[in-house]
Amino acid sequence: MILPLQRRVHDAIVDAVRRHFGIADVPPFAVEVPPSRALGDLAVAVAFQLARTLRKAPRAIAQELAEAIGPIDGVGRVAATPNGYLNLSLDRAAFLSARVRREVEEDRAAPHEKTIVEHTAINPNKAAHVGHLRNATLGDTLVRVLRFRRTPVEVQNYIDDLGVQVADIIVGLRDLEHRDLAGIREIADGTRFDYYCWDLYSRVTQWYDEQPDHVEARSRTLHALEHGDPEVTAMGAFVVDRIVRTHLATMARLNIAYDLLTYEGDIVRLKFWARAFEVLKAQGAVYLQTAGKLAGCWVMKIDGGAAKAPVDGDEGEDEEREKVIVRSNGVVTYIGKDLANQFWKLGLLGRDFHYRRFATQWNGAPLWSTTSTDGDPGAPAFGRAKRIYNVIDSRQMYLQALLSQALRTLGHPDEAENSVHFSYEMVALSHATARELGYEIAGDGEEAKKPFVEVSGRRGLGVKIDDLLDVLTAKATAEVAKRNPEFSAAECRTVGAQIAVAAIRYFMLKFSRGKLIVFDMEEALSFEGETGPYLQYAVVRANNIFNKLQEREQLTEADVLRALDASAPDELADDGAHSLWAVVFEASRLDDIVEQVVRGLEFSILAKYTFGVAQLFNAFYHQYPILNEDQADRKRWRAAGVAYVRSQLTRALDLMGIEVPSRM
RNA sequence: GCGCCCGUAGCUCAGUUGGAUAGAGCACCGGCCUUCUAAGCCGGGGGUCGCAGGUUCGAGUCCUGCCGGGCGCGCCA
Repeated sequence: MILPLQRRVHDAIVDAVRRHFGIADVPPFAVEVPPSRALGDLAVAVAFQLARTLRKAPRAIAQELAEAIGPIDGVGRVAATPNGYLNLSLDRAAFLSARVRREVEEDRAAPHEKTIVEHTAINPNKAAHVGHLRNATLGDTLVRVLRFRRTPVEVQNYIDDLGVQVADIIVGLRDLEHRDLAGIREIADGTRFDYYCWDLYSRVTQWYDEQPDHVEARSRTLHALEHGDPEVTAMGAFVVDRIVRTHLATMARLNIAYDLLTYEGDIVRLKFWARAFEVLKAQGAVYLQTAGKLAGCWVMKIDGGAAKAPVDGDEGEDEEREKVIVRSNGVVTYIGKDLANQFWKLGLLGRDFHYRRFATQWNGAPLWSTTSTDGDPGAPAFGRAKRIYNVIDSRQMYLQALLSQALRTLGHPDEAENSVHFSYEMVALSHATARELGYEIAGDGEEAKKPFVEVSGRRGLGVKIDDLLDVLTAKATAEVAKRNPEFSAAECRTVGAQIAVAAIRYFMLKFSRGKLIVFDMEEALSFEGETGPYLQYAVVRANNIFNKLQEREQLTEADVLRALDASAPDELADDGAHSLWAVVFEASRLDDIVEQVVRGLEFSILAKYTFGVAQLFNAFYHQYPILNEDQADRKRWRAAGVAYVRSQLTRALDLMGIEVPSRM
């Protein structure tokens, strides 16, 4: 998106090029921000592009354009630089006073099509860890950013309640702990159940390793689960429900909410797969393989790109590359069920779930769940989206590519185009942090040579989100208590928790999504420098200025803004790197940044941008007093600038799911 | 073997659809609290942007080929 102002600048320059040089097709150019305010507020490098066709030096072209451009509303001065840039300075007083009063026309060219974001999707068999944290933070931030642009978003959390991982827990509870449903309930009521299952899961894995035939218990249990065996189903449903609720509680601590839980069990029970299978067969997207290793399986051809595993030795030339969708024993694979889910999301399946209210969330919003029977007739409409984002780490790229391929094969190229795999790299652990968790890695093994240690739920190796939040909260709470002796213990905890969330969410967002995060406890515990608490601190300071203005002079923000008109804003003429104008102008770029973020699905841009504004503000804050400024007009304009900057920072933090504490 | 990702300061990372002297945090060194909160501010050192070609007025950014690291390629999910 181009801001209205930038659009005006762009159009005026296009017009000048056409008129002055007689060029009909002006090459595309960007209205950018020069590296320092002293150079100007906006810059255009179009003269370089025109140099070749016009056979003229960029400097001369810029010079002529600067003169040919008529007055542009909101722009004060247009100047050509010796090297050929066209630099523009804004009418700063008008700019700030319009923005601080929120009188700027909004031009967020947001698509208003219904959009589904699916994220979190943690296997409901153990506590959530830092790997899940990255997924949920990215997903939730995407939701917030889309909603900021007024895109209607439905947030879904997929629950795989029929998978082997759930079967493993049932095996543990039944075969290792010898519990029936009542016994399981006893454990769940008397422990932190997600933590209990975390340990049990790795014990079960060990138990499988002890004797090969132990694994049969898993297949038997999975089979029973899929075919609705009453006892196993009841156990599974209980375990899943309890674990899902612990996950939701963890996510609530992080200010993350959902609209709908989609249960794989309902996809199966409501025969979504059977329906999707009919369509796939009818269109020839899947077919029954009759020969070779995959004889008896229903398979899908894999387009170029996807490859088979390397074949050792000299056998097996390039066979037809196929993905099994239905096994020879008639059981559908995970991808089959996911296909049905994606079809439903896009409204292509011709079937719907029933829905029931699952919970009321921390933000007061209802959370709905799919169900197979007894739906609530008052449930809102779910699914039928124009666009879907699946937040899944990059290891699932092949499967996501297959989903798109299936949609294309079935004659839905637009839907394939609008099904986005929001891909990101995984989270691993630093050796130091793995050691702290009690993992000794042999000094000469393969694992020791790697630069990181992979998180493994199966081995019980990982940092649990709640543990991380607890440590961060304790640290922050202690610091708040030290700095604010007048605070009650409860206030300290509230602010401590807000700081902890800021630290961890910012930490998850500051890396670009293609970067593997080697999670290190010590690094994540920092509250200084480029961290969430640094951002909060800047806003708290800004807010405090207005608290003090109110206390000492009975001045509100509204009073400051009202008095703005008459005064002479020489304060804004300061081109210093840390001047009022520098921070105000930077703060004004938020909408533009949000557009960049959505275009590239890259939240580190938002994180770094917000940090940059906070840095500018802190420097300004240090250099220019407000309460103690004697000159009335300076004081007013500075206060107005602070009012704007704090509101922009607050909005930016909200996009990242970070709250602003009352004090810190 | 094929596909995707990563390689920028001692460490961890940014670098806006190619644009002005390559930035930040941490770490290190030196300053700043009787003045709106020092979770802060100011200053300093520190770079063959993995390597080699190419495109371009201009390349950390685009193309090709290498090198190094990671992930994926299952009748698991």
